[in-house]
Amino acid sequence: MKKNKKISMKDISKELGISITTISFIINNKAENKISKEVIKKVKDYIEKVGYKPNSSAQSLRTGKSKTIVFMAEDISDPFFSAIAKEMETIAFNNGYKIIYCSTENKKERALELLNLFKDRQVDAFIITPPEGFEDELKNLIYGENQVVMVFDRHFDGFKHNYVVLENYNGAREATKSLYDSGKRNIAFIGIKSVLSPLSNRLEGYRDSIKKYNLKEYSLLILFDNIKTEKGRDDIKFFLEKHPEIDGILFATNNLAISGLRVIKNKGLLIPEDLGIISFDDRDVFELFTPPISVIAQPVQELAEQLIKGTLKLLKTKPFKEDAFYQKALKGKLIIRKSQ
Amino acid sequence: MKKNKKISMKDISKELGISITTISFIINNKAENKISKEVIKKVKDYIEKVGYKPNSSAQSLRTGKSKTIVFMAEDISDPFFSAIAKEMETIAFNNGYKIIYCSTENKKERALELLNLFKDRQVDAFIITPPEGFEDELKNLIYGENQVVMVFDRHFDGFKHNYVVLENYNGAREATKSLYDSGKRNIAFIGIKSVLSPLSNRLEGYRDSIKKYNLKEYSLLILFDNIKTEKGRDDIKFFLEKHPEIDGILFATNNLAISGLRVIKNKGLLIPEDLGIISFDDRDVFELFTPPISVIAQPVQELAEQLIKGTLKLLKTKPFKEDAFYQKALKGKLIIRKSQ
DNA sequence: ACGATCTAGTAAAACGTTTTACCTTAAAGC
DNA sequence: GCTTTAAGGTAAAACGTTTTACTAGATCGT
Repeated sequence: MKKNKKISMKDISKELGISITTISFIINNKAENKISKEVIKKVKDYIEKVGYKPNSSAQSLRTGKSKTIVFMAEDISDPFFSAIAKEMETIAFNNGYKIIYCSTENKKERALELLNLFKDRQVDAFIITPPEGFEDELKNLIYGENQVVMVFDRHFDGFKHNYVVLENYNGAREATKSLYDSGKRNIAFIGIKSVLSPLSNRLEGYRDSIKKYNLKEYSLLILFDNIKTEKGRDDIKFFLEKHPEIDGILFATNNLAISGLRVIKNKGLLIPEDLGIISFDDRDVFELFTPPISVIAQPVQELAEQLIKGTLKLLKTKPFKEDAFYQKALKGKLIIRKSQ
Repeated sequence: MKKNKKISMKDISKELGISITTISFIINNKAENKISKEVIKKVKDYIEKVGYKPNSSAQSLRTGKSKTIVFMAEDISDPFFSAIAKEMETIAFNNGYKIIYCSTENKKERALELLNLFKDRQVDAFIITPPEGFEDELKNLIYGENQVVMVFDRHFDGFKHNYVVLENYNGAREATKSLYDSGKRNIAFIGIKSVLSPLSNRLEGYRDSIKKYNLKEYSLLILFDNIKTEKGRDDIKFFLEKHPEIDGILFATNNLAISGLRVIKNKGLLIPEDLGIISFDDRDVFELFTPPISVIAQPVQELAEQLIKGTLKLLKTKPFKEDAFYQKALKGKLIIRKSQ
């Protein structure tokens, strides 16, 4: 029962009296009009029979390709990113790729550390949600080191790169409009202090929308590190107390909304009577909340598909042509529930 | 700016006029009383200077080790598993290991497929939450193929293996007791139809507890595939309608509780007046629910630590001794909130 | 009939390590 | 003064592939 030794091409070669080269050609489908049908069948049958699988380390060493993609997420334990990860997983596996995940925690240093770890590890491509201030590293990775990199969830203006993102600006406009349509006239935006595109675009969308309706802007931007902490909740609390006239809130992320909802609940404010609420990103807590919270849901399935398929496509056409960037912005879906 | 060629040992060897062997020894810390301090320093400095990192494919090919661990979770997008994954990630990286994640969906066929995919890919260890009916495969993997495997979240009785699990039996007893202590006398158990240890042990804990208090058993076991579906919710609904005397429910998993809470909310039942609620596994939805739901929280951090540290330990001591199994059962933490 | 072309296949180098077995020189032991 | 031993180091094989360059024989066109 104990299989001690893995079978290799050499073994097959010896057993069948066929050269290793021939076997390699057959395995890699390069046998077309080189090798006779009979030999191909013989080898394929034998391979099937003994369950031979090529040694991937040897393949990697020889070809320089590892069939590995790194997904550097902001936080892989965040439901949004882990849902994306799971969808990608399957497609990647089906294409012979494996994915390695890691979390940057939105820290530049952490991201750099991880990047260095992987740069030397024969990785074929990076799918990455870069933290703030990572432009130079990213630029170098793409243009200096010539790596395949797909940027996710955010994008930069200074240089061309592949990306898959949400239509954040439009999403924020739609969300603001829906609060307005529910009769809210003092609509606040609670976001994160950051220049990253999803955050800044959402703020922009909110602002333009507010302006259009001639409303006053109320915006609170809290620090990324404080989102889930007491400090962040206090920020929100003080903000609401300072502007008691606020009657609607657009939260820029799900975690922000969760902190916000805790504050609102503690203060005994009524949703939607006192405050209309809408948040970016859907999570089951929003549906189960009393009352259920409206959201701009990200199309997780579609995002994941675009991400991984785009990356695989880039991998196939590498070295890439200047004009062949993969850039997608997908629409969010407004789901109106009872919170406005 | 464009670095075209990776630096290799051969390059260092040429540049420094030192043999590849010596360099290898130094890199692998086998230079102790073989190589002089000066040479060691010279090589280390040079490596530092040019930022050389060994080619991992070549290392894998030569050593047969890939420094890769597969974490085959039930569902990597489940908050519990993704939280575990994230914790493990860091520790693994710090020890020079990378982790590849995948999800079995609790399907035997899917797990088998994944296993076959990885068996031929030079993986050093498996951390796995086996689906039902996977005992034989697991046994073969451990004893037949001599792989390092750590079983997570569940364990089997028929054969010895490494595992890290929760103390499910005691957790269920504690949970039932806390419902009893809140004055509930018709306590139901809503679980999953499965022979996997966490599910069966939780049911057992509930049963023994009920017996101790001389209460009547009310248990509903629904199919894994139905948990998040309409069908599952209907099962719960009918169950509650059939036994209107039920005044407390212990949910065996978080997803079950979420489905249950949707039903309870729809039916307009009051928590905790009509129904006391407690669930296994904590999630932020439980804290934010109205009223907040009591839980038996799993010690995620500790579980992850045990898992990865245990696995690394096994990896170090392989080939393993018969008596050196790594087996841990950790206590859950009862968090009483307003739902009982 | 003879070189050209095609068919079916192979030998051997290369990828970048690790590791075994060996070598040289100098000091130590007696 | 001769043999051992230690210190410091190296050559070369091996891991299992992919790929380039080659070959032997058959077929073909003229």
